[in-house]
Amino acid sequence: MIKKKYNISVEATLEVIGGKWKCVILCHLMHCKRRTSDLKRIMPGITQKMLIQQLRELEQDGIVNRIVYNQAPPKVEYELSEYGDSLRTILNSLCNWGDAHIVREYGDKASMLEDNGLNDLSDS
Amino acid sequence: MIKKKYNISVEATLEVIGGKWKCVILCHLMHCKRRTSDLKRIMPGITQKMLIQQLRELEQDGIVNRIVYNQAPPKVEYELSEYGDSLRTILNSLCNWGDAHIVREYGDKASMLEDNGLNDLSDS
DNA sequence: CTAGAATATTACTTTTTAGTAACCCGAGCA
DNA sequence: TGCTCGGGTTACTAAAAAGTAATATTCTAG
Repeated sequence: MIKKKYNISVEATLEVIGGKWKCVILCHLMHCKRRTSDLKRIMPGITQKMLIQQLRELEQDGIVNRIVYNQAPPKVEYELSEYGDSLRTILNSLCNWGDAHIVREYGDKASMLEDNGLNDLSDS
Repeated sequence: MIKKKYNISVEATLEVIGGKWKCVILCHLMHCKRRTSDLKRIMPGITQKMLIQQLRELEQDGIVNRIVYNQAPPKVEYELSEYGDSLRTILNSLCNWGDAHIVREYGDKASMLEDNGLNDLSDS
């Protein structure tokens, strides 16, 4: 009798999008495809190694597509795959909940959310 | 100029429900309130220490209520708080996505999902 | 020919997270 | 007396995740 892998199905989801960075990466890729260097720029905290490692894992799980342009210096873009697109509503909900949570905890978004041109800092 | 805490709002969400166990705990509490010993039983992988630690953090974030009955031996129940209830749709989506992912990866749920009376193992 | 660009890899270290096992409490019970 | 119950804590250890820094590649610009 082989050992079952999951006790509850949410564990399968966590295996794919769990961890410190994957949801953040995917939230960015939700809006548009991005080059590696773009992602690094808009995610100030991440290291080269982590970024690429997480992207590769997402690629292996079929969540993102890796598009390589044959150039030098290299150009590689990552985009949400069709399958990854099935996470869109979840990712949106996670962002929205975070938004509301920040307001609840700190009164307003602007004081805690980096004004990097990516966040909607208007009151809601 | 103080340092902003988040680069993107999803980070705030992950701070509350990130990690290996919190979503799993919350998925169980979605259905009904549970005693500590119940949770330990339906989450075979978790240790006493982790369970209580995660529950306390969720309590501090206002996601779960801790209900203490003054008895010996002690009886303590945990339930989703009203605020925690705002995570319900997210938790449901995470479970459903995991369900579908398991089917996509392994063909059927029954082979990978523990038959513990909590999972719906019927085909969908 | 040397420097620099963008992507990626590697060896190594630190930090964080998680697990182990022993123990405490106070009532009941044999 | 001493053992059980359920809930919880503590000190310690192990494992996993993440960070650091150096290096590779391949073409172009100067």
